[in-house]
Amino acid sequence: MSKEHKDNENKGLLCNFTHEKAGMQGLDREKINKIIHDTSVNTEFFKREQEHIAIVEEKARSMKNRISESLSKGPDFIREINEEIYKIIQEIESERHLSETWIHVDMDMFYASVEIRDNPELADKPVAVGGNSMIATANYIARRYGIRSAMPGFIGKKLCEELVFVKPNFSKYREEGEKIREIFRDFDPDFESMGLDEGNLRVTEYLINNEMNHDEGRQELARIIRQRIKDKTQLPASAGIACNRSLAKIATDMGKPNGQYFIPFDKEQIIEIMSKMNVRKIPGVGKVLEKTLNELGVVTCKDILQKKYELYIAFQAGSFKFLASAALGVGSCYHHETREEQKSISLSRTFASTNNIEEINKYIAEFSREISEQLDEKNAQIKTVSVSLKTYKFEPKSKSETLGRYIYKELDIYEIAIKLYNELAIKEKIRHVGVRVANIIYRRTGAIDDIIEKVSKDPTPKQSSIKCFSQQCPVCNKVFMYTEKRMEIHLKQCLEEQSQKFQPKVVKKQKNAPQPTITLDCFYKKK
DNA sequence: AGCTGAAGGACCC
DNA sequence: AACCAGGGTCCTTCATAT
Repeated sequence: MSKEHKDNENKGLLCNFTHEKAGMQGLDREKINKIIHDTSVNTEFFKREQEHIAIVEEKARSMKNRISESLSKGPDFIREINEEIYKIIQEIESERHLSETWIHVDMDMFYASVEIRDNPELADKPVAVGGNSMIATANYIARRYGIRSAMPGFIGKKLCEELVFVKPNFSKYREEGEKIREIFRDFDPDFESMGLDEGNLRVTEYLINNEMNHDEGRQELARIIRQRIKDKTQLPASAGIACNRSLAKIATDMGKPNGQYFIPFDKEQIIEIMSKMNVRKIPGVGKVLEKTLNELGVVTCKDILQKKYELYIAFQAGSFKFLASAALGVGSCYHHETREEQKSISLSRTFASTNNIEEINKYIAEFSREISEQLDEKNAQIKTVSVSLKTYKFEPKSKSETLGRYIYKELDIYEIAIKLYNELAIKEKIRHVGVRVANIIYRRTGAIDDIIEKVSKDPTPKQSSIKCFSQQCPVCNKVFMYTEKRMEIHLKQCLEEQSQKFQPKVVKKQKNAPQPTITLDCFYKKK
């Protein structure tokens, strides 16, 4: 494929919406790509995307250089590398197991299915769950127009005038999701999932116990699970059956919609199926890795094996092994160490670009309250707080701080968050702000605090209780959006800094040197 | 040396 | 007329020292 043609297909966006996702075969890609391109081309998003693409391309170029360099090192060197690769392939093969059975179950266009079930009038219309800014899921009718999840709503509307938007109703999806998980638990209590609407089940024991541990039984079980889901929720599910986790997930995609796919438990057939597979179908290959691989001439899994030398040179050992394993259809087939507790909590919001501090401050205060409430429910505390933003140019920025102590109170979180926000000192307008807490421990010390707080807590404190206002520091003259307490801290620090400045330069640390402190009064006198 | 923390990314749904 | 989410996890790279 010529370079020109490729550019034409990508139309300047890293995320190729018309990539053959389920339900997207045989549509007019040319036309769809043009519409997407034309409605994107003048946006900041597009500009940013261009830069991003340039970076990825540059990375790919340097990989290519490394490859040709290595190729010029002579046959001995190349032979050595090939031996190393051979060893890795052997190692991968030794990890191939064909006697475990995984069934991956995934709901078809989950959110949209729920909405259509509850409002059958939508059934024969193109439906998108989401809003003008983002589509979470589209039904199969909408997909005929090239509309799909993670596409902005306004582009969806351009692609299909009659597209019906439905506001997402997450609590409902969570409820339905819980029903599905209940079913999963019957077949594999330790099932894994990466979202509300899917589960990856290791069903080997179930099959053995029910005397159905053979190809027919495996497929029958998938049918049974899907039927159970259908009976309980009236929602369609697809499934994939294979000998390991990631193969089962890939199989589900081939079974969609409302179907299932069985990948034979046979090395040759697995490799045969995988060889035609586009690398993007590999779980863990996203748009960036896909683009990078494409630049290196790798589009399908077959290409991975054919270009194993190049990839071995270009990537780190771990990434190489990951790619080679995927291409060979080898994957882990036992459960990961059980997933522990949640590791972070975050809230964020996107809005029309602004530099209104008060508005941003309101979000930060609100997020702090909400996070604090969640910590309360979990009886947990956290040690690190981070604030993230996106400038109007979609440039992400973040600042975080790990404290020497654990906190959980709204005000404590807020004060750190707002401090971090101020330290970021972004002058441009911003379009997004978020607060995240991490380093969570699931217990709480300082119980007395809690008791006092619980007793005196207003039962309906929906408004943030934090009072912040702009105030100017008399020392540095900067204006801050602070609480009174926070302002005191700043003033103290600011004065300390001033003290340092008035100090003669200390070359060596003097022991017990009297620390000349400056008070506010003193500061004015010197002025 | 290996850890930790900070910042930035990739990826998943 | 303008317009590209929000909730997570995990990984890599770099800093850093009386």
